[in-house]
Amino acid sequence: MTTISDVAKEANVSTATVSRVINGSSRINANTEKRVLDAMAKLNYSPNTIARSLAKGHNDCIGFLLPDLNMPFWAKLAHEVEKCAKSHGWNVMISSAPKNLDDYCSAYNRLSGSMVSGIITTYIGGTADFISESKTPTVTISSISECSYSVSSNDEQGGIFATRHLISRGCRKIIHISGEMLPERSSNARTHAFVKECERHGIAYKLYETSLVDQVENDYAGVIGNVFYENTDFDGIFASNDILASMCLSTALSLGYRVPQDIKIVGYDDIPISAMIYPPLTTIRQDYQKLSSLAVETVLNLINGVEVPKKQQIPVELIVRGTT
Amino acid sequence: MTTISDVAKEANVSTATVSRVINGSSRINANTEKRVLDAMAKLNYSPNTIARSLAKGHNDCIGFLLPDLNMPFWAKLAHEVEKCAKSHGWNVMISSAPKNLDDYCSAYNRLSGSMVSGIITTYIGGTADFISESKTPTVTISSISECSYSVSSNDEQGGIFATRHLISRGCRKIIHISGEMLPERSSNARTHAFVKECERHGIAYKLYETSLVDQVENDYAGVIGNVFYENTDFDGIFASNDILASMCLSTALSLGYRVPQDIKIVGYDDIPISAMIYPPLTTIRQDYQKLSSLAVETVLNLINGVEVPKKQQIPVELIVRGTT
DNA sequence: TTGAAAGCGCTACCAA
DNA sequence: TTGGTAGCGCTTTCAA
Repeated sequence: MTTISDVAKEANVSTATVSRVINGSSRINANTEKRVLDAMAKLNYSPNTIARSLAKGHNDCIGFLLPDLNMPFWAKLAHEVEKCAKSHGWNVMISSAPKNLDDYCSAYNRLSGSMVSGIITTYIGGTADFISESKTPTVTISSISECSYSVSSNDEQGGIFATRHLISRGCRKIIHISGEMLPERSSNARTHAFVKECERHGIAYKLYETSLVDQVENDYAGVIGNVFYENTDFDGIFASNDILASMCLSTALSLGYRVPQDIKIVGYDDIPISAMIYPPLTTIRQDYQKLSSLAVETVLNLINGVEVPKKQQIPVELIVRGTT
Repeated sequence: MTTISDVAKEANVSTATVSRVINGSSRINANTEKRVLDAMAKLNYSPNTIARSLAKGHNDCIGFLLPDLNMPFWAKLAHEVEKCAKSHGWNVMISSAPKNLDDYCSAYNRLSGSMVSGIITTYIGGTADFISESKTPTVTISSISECSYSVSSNDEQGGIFATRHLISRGCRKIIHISGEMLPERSSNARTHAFVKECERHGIAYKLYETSLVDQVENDYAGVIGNVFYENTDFDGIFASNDILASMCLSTALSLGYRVPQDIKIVGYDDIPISAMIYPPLTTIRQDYQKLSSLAVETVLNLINGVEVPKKQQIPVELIVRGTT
C-alpha cells in the first residue's frame, strides 16, 4: 500500500506538503505541486480515507440504516438520500438494520463509531433510549417517537385521502390491511384515519394486520388469503403499502373479480411498479425526494450545530389511476 | 466523545488492558475486567471503529458497489450479500455507483481507501484498468471482463431457456427487448442466445434495445411504446428483465391483447413482484442467494489469500407462470 | 512556501 | 496478568 510518505519521498518533499496538495489547503509552489502530483500518479496513490477521518476527527459521510432493501419504499428512499447527500458533497453508507433490538443496536453503533458523522434511520421499538443517548446526530424517518429529530409524511392525511376517495367512488364496505402496527410508527396514523373516516361516513369496514413471520418476513400472502376467504361482500380495499395493494389486485383478478368495477383498491407509497402494473394502482404518493432531502438537510444541520425543528412532516398526494 | 483512555483512567488501568477486554484477546483478571466493564458502561463508551481499523490495518467490512438501488435485482442482491456476509461475521457497506466513469472511480476509491477490506461491484465500461490495478480484492458480478474475479449467472443458458420455452408454446414471431448492451456485460449473452435459437428454429424475431436517458434513467416506456406501435403481428416477447416484462404485460393488457393467449411474455431475474402481478410472470430465475454467497465467499477468500477460480458461473432456472 | 512533529483513538509488541 | 509505548496514515499547528 502506498502511503503519503512514499509520495513525499518520491517527490522530495515533506508529508505535510503532500497533504496540502491533496487538500488544496494553502498556496503551494506550482513546481512543488507538479512534483507531488507526478509522484502520486506514478505511485498510483490514493489517500487512506480512514486515517484521514481519524486525523480530522470528522468525515463527510452519513449513514442510512434502513429496515429492508427488498422493500421498494426503502430502496427508493435510500436512492434519493444518496443523491441528495451527494449534491451536498457528502457520502452515504447504507446498512440494513436487523429487526431485532440487539442487532439493530450493534449496527447502529458500528456506524456511529466514527464511521459517519450523522445517521438517518428508521425507528424500531425499544431503540428510543439509545438513540436519544447517542452522541451521533440522528434523524428518524417515519417515526413519531420523541427520542430524536424526525421527518415523516403526513400519514393521517394519507389515510383520509385514501378513505374518502374510496367512499366517493361508491364503496360501502371497505377492508383495510395495515403493515405491522409497531408502536411509534407514524404509519399507524393511516389506519386510525381510515377508521375515523369510515365511522364519520357510516361506512362498514374491517381491519386486517400483517405480521412478521419469525420476526423477519412479512406474511402478506397469508393475510390477503384470509381477506378474500372471509369476505365476499366488500367493494373496496385500502392497503397500507403498494406491495400489499398489488398482491390484493392480482388475487382479486385471479379470483375473477373485476377491478375497479367489483372491487376498488387504493395502495400507499407510489413505488415505481405501481404505475407499471395493470390496471395501474391508485395510491397515496409519498414525496420521496422531499422526504429524503429533508432528512439529509436535517442531519447536516444537526452536524453543524444548526437549530432544526424536532418534528417535520410533509404532505402526501392522492394519485388516481386504474384501480378505483 | 469518550475514548479508551477515559475508560482506562476511570477503571485505573492502562489503555492496553481496556483494549484487551474489548477484544477478549487474552486472560484477564476477573476483577480488573469487571472494573473496566463498569467504567465502560458508566461512561457509555463505544470504541471508535475508525481508529480501530487504522490500528489493525484491517477491518471486517466489505463494500458493495451497485448501479442502482431502484432496480429490484440489485436491491435484492444487496440484501442477500449483506445477509451472507453477516453470517461470516463481516459487515457490508452499500454504495451506489454512478454510471459515469469518473464518479464511479471516486466511489470505488472511497471504499477501497481502507474503508473496506474487499469490494463486490458491478462492472461498468472503462473500469477495467483501475479495477485490475486496485490493491483491494475485488469481485465483479455479471461481468465477463477479465479485469477481476467474476461471478455471474449463466446468461446464455437463460437466453436459451426463455427462447425455447416461447417457441415450444407456439410463438412464431418473437420480440426481444434488451437492456443497454454495454460491453463486457454478461447479460449480453441473453440476447445472443436468443438470436441463435430463433435462427436455429427458423423463427422470426426482432430486436429492441433500451438506452439510458442522460446516462441515468432507463427509457423503458419509450421503447415498449415503439414495440407495440411498430409491430402488430408478434406473439411472443422475451424481455431482458422483469421490470421490462411487467411493463410489456401491462401495455399489452391495456391495448386489449390477452396474455398469454395473444401474446406470451417471458421476463428475466424473477424479482419479488414478478409473482405478485396478474397474470404472474413467466421468467428466468437468477439464484440470488447463490450469486451473493459466491461473491461474498470469493472476496473473503481473496482477502485471506486463498486461491479462487477467476470466473464462476451459476445456472439459472425457468419459472413457468401465467404469461406463457 | 515549506518542514518538523504532535496528535487522532486504538492495537500489539515487549517488558515487567 | 498488566503497563509502557511505538506505530497505523493522515492533518495541522508552529517555526523556519
